[in-house]
Amino acid sequence: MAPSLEYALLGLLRQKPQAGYDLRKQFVTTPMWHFSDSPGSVYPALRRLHVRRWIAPSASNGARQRQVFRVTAAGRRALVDWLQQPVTRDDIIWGQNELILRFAFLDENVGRLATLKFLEEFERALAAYIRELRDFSANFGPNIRSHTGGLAFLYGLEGYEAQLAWTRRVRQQLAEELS
Amino acid sequence: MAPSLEYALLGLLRQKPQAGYDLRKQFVTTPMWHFSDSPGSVYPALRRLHVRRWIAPSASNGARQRQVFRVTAAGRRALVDWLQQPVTRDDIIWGQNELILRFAFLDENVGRLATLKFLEEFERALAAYIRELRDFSANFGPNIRSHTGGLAFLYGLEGYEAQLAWTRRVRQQLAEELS
DNA sequence: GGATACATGTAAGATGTTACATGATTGT
DNA sequence: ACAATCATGTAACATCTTACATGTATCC
Repeated sequence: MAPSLEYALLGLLRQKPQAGYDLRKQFVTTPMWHFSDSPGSVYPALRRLHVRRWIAPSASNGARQRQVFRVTAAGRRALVDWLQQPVTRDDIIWGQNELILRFAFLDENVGRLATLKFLEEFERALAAYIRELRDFSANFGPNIRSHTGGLAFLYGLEGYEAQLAWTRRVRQQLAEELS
Repeated sequence: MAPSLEYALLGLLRQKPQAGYDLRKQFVTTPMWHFSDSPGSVYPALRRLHVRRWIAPSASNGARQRQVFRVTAAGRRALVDWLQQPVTRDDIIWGQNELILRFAFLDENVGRLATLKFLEEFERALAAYIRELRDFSANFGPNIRSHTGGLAFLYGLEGYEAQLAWTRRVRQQLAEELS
């Protein structure tokens, strides 16, 4: 889950300029809690974004202590680029949190059509991966259910199936809203 | 997901003494592929386990190049201790992979009763967390479904519900096998 | 005025990534 | 002999964790 913290910060700052402390609080008090709120991760990440000129200290820096950041034009471009990356098999396996983060930011930053395109890709990648898992279990033997290793396998498979059901439902819902 | 690679290696070595290369291959060719097979992660991890005296080079080191490791008595104790740790809220949020890894190793290392105990804890922790999420969405407002952020929230919720269904089914199945 | 929350920061250490390097073994 | 695969390792870099440190604002 390489630099997704940086993009999470970027997306939140895009919604509303705010200080590192505010961002950290969101990582504790909202379901974005799989991001670390530790100062040792958030503040260095903000500094990296600042050095990269993706964010800038808000001009209205009347507050003495709080350092409020806003997203620059370059930062907006970087965010949009990230949001529009294709969905890969690796994303399915490693980057579920990152994928759903992208989904949450897509609509407000790139638009409904891009969101639908993302969902199509997500659905396709998920379905392909589920097929892969089924093939594996077929070769593995039919006694998947007999031992706990096989049950663990089913745990993973059923999780992906739930995700697939979600993508299908949401894609249809958003498509209908478009018309 | 701090040191779960080390425990994955330990558990696999417990199943069968083998070399780092064999372990890495399992991370590529089996659904344990969310572990990194890169030499830069696996070999240093094996060295750490060796330094800690949890594994030892297999005495029958007839092979010239391959370094086959086996689990020591101390390593078995460490593995069993790890497997029997209580299931926490943090595990649910951060350590799903680690939890399911523990499940897969529990039966063969600690026994069926310990596996059932684990499933009970898992189920309880999951149910509590799902309640927490529902409470959050209730306070958040009833219009969860209206925007993509709310849909992303549902994605997470439905994933946890699928996991809960799995724990219930598997717990019942294993309990029946016991009788 | 003292405790608590706000707000940012740094340092040490652990882990993982990518990329490179090196030799042994096997197949043709 | 040559290529491909086997098998291990290292170095540089990035990121995150834990713990500590520091000062400000607010509440009672």
